[in-house]
Order: sequence, then structure tokens, then C-alpha cells
Amino acid sequence: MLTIGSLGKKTGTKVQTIRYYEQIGLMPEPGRTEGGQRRYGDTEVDRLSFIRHSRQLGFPLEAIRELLDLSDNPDRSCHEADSIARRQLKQVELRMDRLKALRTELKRMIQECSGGNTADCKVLEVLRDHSECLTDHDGIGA
Amino acid sequence: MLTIGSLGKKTGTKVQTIRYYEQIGLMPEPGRTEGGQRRYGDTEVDRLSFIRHSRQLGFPLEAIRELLDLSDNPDRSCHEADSIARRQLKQVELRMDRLKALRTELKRMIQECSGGNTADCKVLEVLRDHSECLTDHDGIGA
DNA sequence: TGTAAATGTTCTAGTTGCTAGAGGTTCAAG
DNA sequence: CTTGAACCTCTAGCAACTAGAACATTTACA
Repeated sequence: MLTIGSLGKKTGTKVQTIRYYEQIGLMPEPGRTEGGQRRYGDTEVDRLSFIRHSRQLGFPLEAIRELLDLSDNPDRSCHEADSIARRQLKQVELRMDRLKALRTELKRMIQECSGGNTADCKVLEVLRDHSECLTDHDGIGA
Repeated sequence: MLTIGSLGKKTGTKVQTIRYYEQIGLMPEPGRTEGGQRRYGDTEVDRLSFIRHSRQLGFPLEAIRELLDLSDNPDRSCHEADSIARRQLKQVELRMDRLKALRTELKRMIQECSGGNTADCKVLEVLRDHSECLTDHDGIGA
């Protein structure tokens, strides 16, 4: 039986985060000691590992909730899990494309820095001049 | 003189977002009509364009605040702007590296999907098996 | 057995960068 | 002069946590 702290260490999760997952129903309410402290077993270690690994792959918590659901019903079709993963891959590729464009522009900006004073700073100039760039209005690499 | 709506259209910014920037002191308080509606001039168009363009390049609002500050003081050194940009480039490259790793793992996952039922779904299996991956504990492509 | 340190508890509020809605006012066109 | 679009303020919500206050429990060691 593990304390919340050791579970955290085992899975690379902060204690507060584990409690947060419990609060939003992603982790089950665990057993408690007489004094009211949480105690965890192997099932919980596995579940939390699954969650953390999925998070590291960028899956949003709602997608993880679906995946856990699929995982709990072994007779359902694999296609659903597959399509969730595909959706996630699309997201990742989209973000990569955006970041690539950003990197290019940032590099250009930096290369042109004269090192003088800000009055003729290329960095600020590029930032000011909106027209030069591919005006991707809902931009940001979110 | 522009209304907040036309300023928004000109710069690709939602009205609420402009008010939010004002609230956090990134945009100045503009003049008002007798009825209390905001009216903007060219200065504000420029400033907001600068902000939006910087956001599209992924700069956090705090960095933009610094950049605007530099921009307002033309006698200060360009190096500060340069180093902010460099910091930002580092962030972008870090995120790209992470996303690249994620993409690889996601692709592998998807390719191995058998299409059967979830009991032997590779996607779920990979997600369950934490050991296979480069355990990047504070991971996420944030 | 006593006690102190480490770890646990709940609750609330903050983070970033917006976005949405309620409920009301002003403005510009016809 | 009316109508309807666009404005106003204010509050709350989103994701996915993180941090802190104020207190309780557990564990290790003397």
C-alpha cells in the first residue's frame, strides 16, 4: 500500500495533481487509513501511469477519459482508440507546422540584429511590421 | 477614429481580447465618446498589431510587455530585445523536439493497430506500457 | 513513550490568455 | 424616430494544473 507521495514518485506526478485527477473523476477515490490518509494499490499505479503517459503524448484529459473508458471495456472496437490517436497525431502535426514557421521568422529576426540601440533594432522592427508575415490570424502554437 | 470593433477587425483581434489587454495594462486606456464608448487612433492600431504579431510568434504577454517597453525607449540597447527573441527561439525549438518525439510514438502506435477489439489494441497497450518510452517526466508539449 | 520532522489533509485562490454570457446602453442608418 | 447592430460592465469559465494557509497524522529515533 502506497501513500499519495510514493505514488507520485513512482509515476512522476505531483501530489496535488493526483488529488486533482481524483476530484475530476479521472482517478477513483482510494481507500483511506483510519486517520483519513489515502492509500493506493497496483491498480492505481497502472491507471495513473496510463494517464501520465497519455498526457506526455499530449492527449487532453477528456481524450484520456475516453481512452480509459475503452480500456475498461475490452469488447469494444479498437477503432475508437485508433481514431482518438489519429486525432491527436493531427494536432501534433499542426502544431509542428506552426512552430516551424515561427522558428524561421525568429531566426531571421535574430540574425538581422545590429546590436545598436533599439531605435534601429531589427527584432522590434519585424515585430512592428505586420505586413511581412503570413497573417495567420488565429495563430499561436496552442 | 475607430471603434473597438473596427480596431479588432483591422488587427485580427476579438473585442473581448482588446478589453482584456487594456485591463492588464498592455493597451492604454483609450479616449471615449460622450456615451462612454472607446475610440482608437493610429497609435493604438500599431501597438495592437505589435502585440498580435508577437503573440503569433509565441511570445508570452510578459515578454511582449518588455518588448513594448524597449520599443518605447529608443536609446536602450538592442541586446535586450535580441535576448528576449533568443529565449523565445529556444522555447520554440524545445517544443519542436518534444513534438517530434511524440509524433514518432503516435505514428508507431497507430500503425500497429490491429482493428480488432480493445483487448489487444496496440494503442491502449502502448499507452499502458510506460517503460517503452523516454520517461520525460515533466514532459508535455506545453 | 515522547517528540519532532515529514508527510498527509481540506480549502481557496492563482496561473495564462483569453472566451462567453447576462443584462443593459449607445450609435448610425433609414 | 425607431430599430438593430455594436457597444458597455461584470462575472464566470476553460485547461491543467500549482501554490499556500492552516491543521492532522504518521513514522523514526532517542
